Amino acid sequence: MNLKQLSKLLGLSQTTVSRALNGYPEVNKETRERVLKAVRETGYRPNKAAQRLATGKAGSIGLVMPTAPGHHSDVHFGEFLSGLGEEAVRHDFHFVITPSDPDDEVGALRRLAMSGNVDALFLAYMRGHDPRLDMLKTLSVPFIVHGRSFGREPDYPFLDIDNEAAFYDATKLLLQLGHRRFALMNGPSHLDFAIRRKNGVAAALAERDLLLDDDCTTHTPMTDEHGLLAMEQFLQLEDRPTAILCSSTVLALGAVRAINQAGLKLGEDISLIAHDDVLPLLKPENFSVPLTTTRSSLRAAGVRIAQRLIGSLKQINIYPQQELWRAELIVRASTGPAPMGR
Amino acid sequence: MNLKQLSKLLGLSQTTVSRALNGYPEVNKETRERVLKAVRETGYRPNKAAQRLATGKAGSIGLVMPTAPGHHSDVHFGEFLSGLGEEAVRHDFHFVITPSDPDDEVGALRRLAMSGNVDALFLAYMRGHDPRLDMLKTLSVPFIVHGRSFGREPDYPFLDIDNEAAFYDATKLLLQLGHRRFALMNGPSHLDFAIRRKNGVAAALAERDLLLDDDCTTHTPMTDEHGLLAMEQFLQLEDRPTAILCSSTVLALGAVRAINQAGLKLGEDISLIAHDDVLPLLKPENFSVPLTTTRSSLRAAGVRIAQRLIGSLKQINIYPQQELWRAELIVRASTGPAPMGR
DNA sequence: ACGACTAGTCAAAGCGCTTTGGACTGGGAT
DNA sequence: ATCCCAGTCCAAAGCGCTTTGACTAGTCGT
Repeated sequence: MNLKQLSKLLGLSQTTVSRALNGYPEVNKETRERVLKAVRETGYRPNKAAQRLATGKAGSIGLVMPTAPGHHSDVHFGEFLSGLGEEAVRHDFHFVITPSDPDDEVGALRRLAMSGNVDALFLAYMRGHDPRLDMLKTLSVPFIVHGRSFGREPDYPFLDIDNEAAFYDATKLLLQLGHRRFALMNGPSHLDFAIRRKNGVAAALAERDLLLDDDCTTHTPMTDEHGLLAMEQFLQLEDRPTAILCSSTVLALGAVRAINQAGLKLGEDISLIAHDDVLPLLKPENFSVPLTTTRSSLRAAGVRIAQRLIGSLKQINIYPQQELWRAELIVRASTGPAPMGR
Repeated sequence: MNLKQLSKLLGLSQTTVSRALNGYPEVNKETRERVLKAVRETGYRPNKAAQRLATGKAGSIGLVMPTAPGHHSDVHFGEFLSGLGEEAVRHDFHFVITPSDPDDEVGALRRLAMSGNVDALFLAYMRGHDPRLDMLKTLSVPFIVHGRSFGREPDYPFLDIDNEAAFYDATKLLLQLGHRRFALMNGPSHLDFAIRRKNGVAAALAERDLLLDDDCTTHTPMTDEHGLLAMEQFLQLEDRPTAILCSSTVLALGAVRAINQAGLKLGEDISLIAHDDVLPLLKPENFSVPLTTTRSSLRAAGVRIAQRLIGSLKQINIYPQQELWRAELIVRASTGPAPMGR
């Protein structure tokens, strides 16, 4: 069933039917109702590809999903997507997701942008100096970035959390509790958020003339296994850290396990603060020792980004170009005063 | 840059350029190379919407993603998608994902199917008697199901794991170890896999004239928090279970925590077998007491489904219509003989 | 009674691509 | 010289939609 058939059925022109469906004013009320009724009965749905071809828009947001054998999926991706979807569903938007070799994200993004089947693009997993930004600047597809990238003016629309401040604050708290030996379990070192978090820690430490040791910094994918391994490594240091900063509750999961296995008490022998993206599958308050966290909902960020993206496409762009969200520092039982005698 | 402009640039007709690009034989080798060169230089990309309109195909797989405020994202979705993507990227396929109100999945799927911008559909989170199957049967879009659905002949293409057998085997093992009081921490009760797993447990128990008590069965979303709560509930029973079957390692995470908090020893006081979807973020072998599991990689299932879907679209359908994968039962330390005296 | 609107409708062009059905070469066979 | 054919190429139709520009009534003011 297509427009032509439908309009023939109704004895109307395609023009009128199309206008009736798209809410144009110059259609008789009765005619419109007749059309709507017929649509309901026949189950007619306009062909999106044709709509897009005719209008240049079809209500879609494009994303690139890095994938490869061995490249493991990221919980954070799903959670964020879920937030995007929560808003998108209200506006009848959908997503076009291009899987891509992780080494060719620029190319994949470019192809997606030029394929002409997305109205706007969304970028995440930003790198230190991200080449995708330069590429996108040469195209005319609107886009928005989750995170930021070093090495160029932030002259692009983004939503980021203040990673540096979050980890600065967390470190500061641990310093106030008397800790002097710090470790950081971070995400992959090429990612922007990891760099900023590290900077935050370093800045707070520098105020007390302390340094973050290389031995005490890990950059790994954020899985429980890497958390476990990293923590085991820290615990084997002769002058082992008493304060741990951790980029994800998933990493913290492994870390806590290592701490327990070493017979140490979290919050007494060793303190830990993790960043909490508010993943539904893993709540820091339910850890055996509830975790002190810097919290910022990934899902909420998704909702917000979808709002801005869709808002700008619908020309009701009342949103700021750039937003920096502050994470909350929530103190629970995994942080305590530095142990004496070590 | 579009075909018209490109062909003008080359002094060729659109026909020839199009054919050169799509690998038709009736085009001179030199001409083809000239075209390819121009494409490289101009960065021309065919408009997918137009291609789809003209051919009816555009290399896309459609999915529906249930989303709502409060409806939390599912790790398993991301992991599966990642598998789909791994295969899709090899064939230059992409995904079209429609977010949908969880109460209107049938409608969302229908709209997606009729929108004319997907070549095939993929269904998951199957329900006991899933209305989506009946709906899809009336359309002509090819589809494939991850899981199965009760209540109709399996006359549709699917890939499923043998949930019943997996949980039957797991239960049997626990019975052999002397356990008599069982509990099941399951997924939402309307989902097909949950029903089958329960049946598997019940079948094994029935052979010993045992029943799975309602008090000892929970149906919840699969998050660590629900695992924790369910386990706490089990432990408060006066005649508490010594053997736990668990539908996900994520649930197991919470369960183990509850066990530890109660001062019980996993593998001694209480045994647990979880189903392991091989999520990269949570490995059962890294639990403080490594978990005995029924294992089947969700990601591998994704790869396989993408193969079959794309294979059937490209008419090289050498794949069986229906596949039932057997999960592996992997024994680790979380299972032991039933404790004496209780 | 006549022009000037307005409301409602339509035919046709156009979006960028693929594909059908020729058309035009220059041999090789007859 | 004629015919055929393989090898190349092209013009034009068509995919299903939106949108422009025009056309018909009917209405109103004068």
